Amino acid sequence: MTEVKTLPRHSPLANVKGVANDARPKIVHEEVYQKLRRAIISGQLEPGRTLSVRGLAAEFGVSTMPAREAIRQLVALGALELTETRRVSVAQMNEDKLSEISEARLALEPELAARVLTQLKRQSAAREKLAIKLSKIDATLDRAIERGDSAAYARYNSEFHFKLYEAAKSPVYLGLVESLWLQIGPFMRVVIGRLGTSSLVDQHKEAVSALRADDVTKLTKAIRNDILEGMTNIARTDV
Amino acid sequence: MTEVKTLPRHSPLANVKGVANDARPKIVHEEVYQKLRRAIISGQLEPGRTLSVRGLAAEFGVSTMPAREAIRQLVALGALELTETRRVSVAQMNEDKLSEISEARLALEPELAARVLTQLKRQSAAREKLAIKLSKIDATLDRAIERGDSAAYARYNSEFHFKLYEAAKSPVYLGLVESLWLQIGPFMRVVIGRLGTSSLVDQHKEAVSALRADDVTKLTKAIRNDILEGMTNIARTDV
DNA sequence: TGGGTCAAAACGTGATCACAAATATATTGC
DNA sequence: GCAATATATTTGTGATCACGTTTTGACCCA
Repeated sequence: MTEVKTLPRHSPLANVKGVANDARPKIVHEEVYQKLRRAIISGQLEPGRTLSVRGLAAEFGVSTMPAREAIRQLVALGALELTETRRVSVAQMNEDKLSEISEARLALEPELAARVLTQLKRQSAAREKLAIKLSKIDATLDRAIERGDSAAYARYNSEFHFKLYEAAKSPVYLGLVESLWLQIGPFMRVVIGRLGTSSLVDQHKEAVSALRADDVTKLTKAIRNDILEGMTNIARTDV
Repeated sequence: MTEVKTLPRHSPLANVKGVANDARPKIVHEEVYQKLRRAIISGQLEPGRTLSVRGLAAEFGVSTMPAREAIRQLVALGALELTETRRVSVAQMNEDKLSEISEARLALEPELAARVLTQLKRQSAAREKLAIKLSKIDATLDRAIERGDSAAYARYNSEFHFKLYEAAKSPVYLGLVESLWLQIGPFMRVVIGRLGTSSLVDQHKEAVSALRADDVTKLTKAIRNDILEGMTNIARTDV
């Protein structure tokens, strides 16, 4: 019997190159989760917007199960919240919550940025590569600002930060910060939309320059100022 | 027609006292989640222990759906992790992760404790009530230490901290800290079990005294020292 | 025109089934 | 005895249904 046995998908051999298995398992509920997560962090969903299991499922062209699981995860992370009648909506913002999130961001994000330099110690090539990548994102960001495209602004702003943060290889910190962005993302979009993007001074260039120079103090200050600027801009609009 | 219409469960009227509706909706998957969450935070599940949807469902006497949803949430919070073959297990600890968690705890928990005093400003009665409650938990904790009961130690230690933290009325901070405890809980239990509880100096009494005295500096220091002590004890055992 | 009523639609939740993949157990061959 | 193979069991995942509740929207009457 020369039956070809199915190769266990996760056997150590499954990743040998040439074996043509580039296709990852492709778990549906994970893809739904990732898409929704990105949409929320980058401010594509307005606060208070209600979601439903069936609605999401239809939108993504999947059945209800994966949509349920994705929603559950985002509820656990504080991105979505349940009304008193168990309906799901994008989390709303209020003054207390905003001040908590801002303070927590200040407590975590500069440190997370600092960890990037620790991680890339004596790897100036890797730092340079990351700096270039970040500059490109920041340039796209600038163009979004010029044309007053607040949706694109929110998107590339989050992309800039997380591209940097991911380089820290600090999954715990990253998870905490992601949770904060999931909670503030929808609100940021609204604020930027109301305020316009013109008054935003760009701390990102400072951060990139600090990254190139391997200057921890400068980098943490840039991130700190970036957060503070966002806060004062928000404070200028009424919460 | 004197038909008795069913009272909408969440109508504003539904909570009027005397209307006999003390029975909350009782969502099964939420109860499973809470039980499992508590078990993990208080160190009742060892790292690496595998769970299964059907196994959990059987253990709690429910169907698979609520178990699935509870697991999803705890995966999102980093308490459970997926193996490469998508099986679920209690998250393992490693040195890097431990140092991240410890640092994040130092960044968040003292501040969260400080917020308790902000919240209870000029409410010495409320502070005293909380102090009494915490003292009771701490006394139970001492008895657990005396008889070397590391399971009870882990449980009442988490109870002490969260009873304090909940009084801060800072849901965002609380969520972040909960996520950290969910990740470190199983490992703490192991460490305490290996080490015994005898060498643990009790910073809790300092914290309670600071709470009574409305002394922010002393309170944050007590929490900080409590975390640091735990870390050095862990460092003394090999990770 | 505006508020109250009621039927219809949409919703969250729990239950159960099917299927392929992964793990555990039994069996075989040497 | 012991590794290799084959069988059986367990597992995560997606799909679908049923039930009671909530929300919506049309309608009516004042």
